[in-house]
Amino acid sequence: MDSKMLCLGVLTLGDASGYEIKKYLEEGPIAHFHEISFGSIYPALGKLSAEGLVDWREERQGGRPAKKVYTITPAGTRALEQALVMPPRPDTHRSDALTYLFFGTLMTATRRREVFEGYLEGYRARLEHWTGVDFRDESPARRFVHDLGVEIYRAMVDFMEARGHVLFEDAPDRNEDTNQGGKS
Amino acid sequence: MDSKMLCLGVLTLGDASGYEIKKYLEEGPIAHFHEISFGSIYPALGKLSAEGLVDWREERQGGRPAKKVYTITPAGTRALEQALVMPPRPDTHRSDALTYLFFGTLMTATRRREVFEGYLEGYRARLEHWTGVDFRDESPARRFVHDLGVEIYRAMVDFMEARGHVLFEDAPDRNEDTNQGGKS
DNA sequence: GCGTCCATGTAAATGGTTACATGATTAT
DNA sequence: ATAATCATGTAACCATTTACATGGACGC
Repeated sequence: MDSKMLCLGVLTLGDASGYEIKKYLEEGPIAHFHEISFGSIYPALGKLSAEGLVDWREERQGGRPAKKVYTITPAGTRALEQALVMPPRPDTHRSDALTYLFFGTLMTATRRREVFEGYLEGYRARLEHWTGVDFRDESPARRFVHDLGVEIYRAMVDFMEARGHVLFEDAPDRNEDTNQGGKS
Repeated sequence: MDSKMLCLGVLTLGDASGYEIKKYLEEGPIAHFHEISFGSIYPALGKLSAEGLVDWREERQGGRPAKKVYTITPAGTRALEQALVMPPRPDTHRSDALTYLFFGTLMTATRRREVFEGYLEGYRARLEHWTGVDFRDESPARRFVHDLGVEIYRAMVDFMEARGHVLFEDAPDRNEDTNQGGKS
């Protein structure tokens, strides 16, 4: 699914502006499996409009800038349905931080710890944040997707808490870890 | 970490050809968090060589085509160490299949089931495959990364087996699901 | 005979991010 | 004052994938 189909998908849930589409993709229950920037949303909407897959109207608001609210057209719905018949592409999980740790011997023990703690902390924060969001109004399918994302975070946090110590059980840096200052 | 630094990382584990680097990235313990094609490996090695970060020699073999075996240089090691001091980029998890299911109401119940079963089966296969691979010779850090990948697969399979049914608890297709033929 | 594995490389196309450009309102 | 939120859009840049190009050995 490219940006165009993704935007179309969000529009099946209700009319929205480009700005709102991005917000939904970042804050909604599918946030765990996507990341998208304005630089791809706005051109995507422009193309969809040119192809007749969406319509739009301008909505002026007191104070805030006017927004272009997009609506999916019947042709748009058909195009999306068609796209969903194609086999989905395989998932990709990319992790820079795990690659760093994978080649951990090239870092000092201090740096390694820093990378690990930052990574774990990031997932802890995500876990805490998302378990606090209320998606009870969402459809079962959308809750399913969201909850699967949360389960992945939980699995990662659990695993790192249980097994992270192995990353530090070899020779420590000379002196570097006696200096416990620096961060927080 | 771009392809260049990734190749450099693999070369810290031992000399290798472009072909072997790809194999390691696909079959080694870091496979879960990367995907790379020849189209990015060969140009990357060319650039690394031009920058003096790797050396190479030609190795002829009986029968098989000759291969270019690359070695990391001291400058290469330094460049990689430098790269590991930069903050790692945030992870990305992208899933087409989950996006399909997220917008599941646009598919027939049959298609939805097909997508779900295919997705689950794919992760089951991955889980089974990777739990059968022996990485006891790898370093603790590399086993850590591999095992974390496996844990994610396990969490996904468990969650889908436990909760997947919710994707099918609404109105079934008219007729379509009484025809149980088709696949397998 | 056919498919797979080994082995390297280029070129075109794709798709996306980052930075730039603009600008009002509201909250600190 | 300053930052954040709302709001749209373009252009340059970047990285990667896909397809093309070539070819021998080995197993079925």
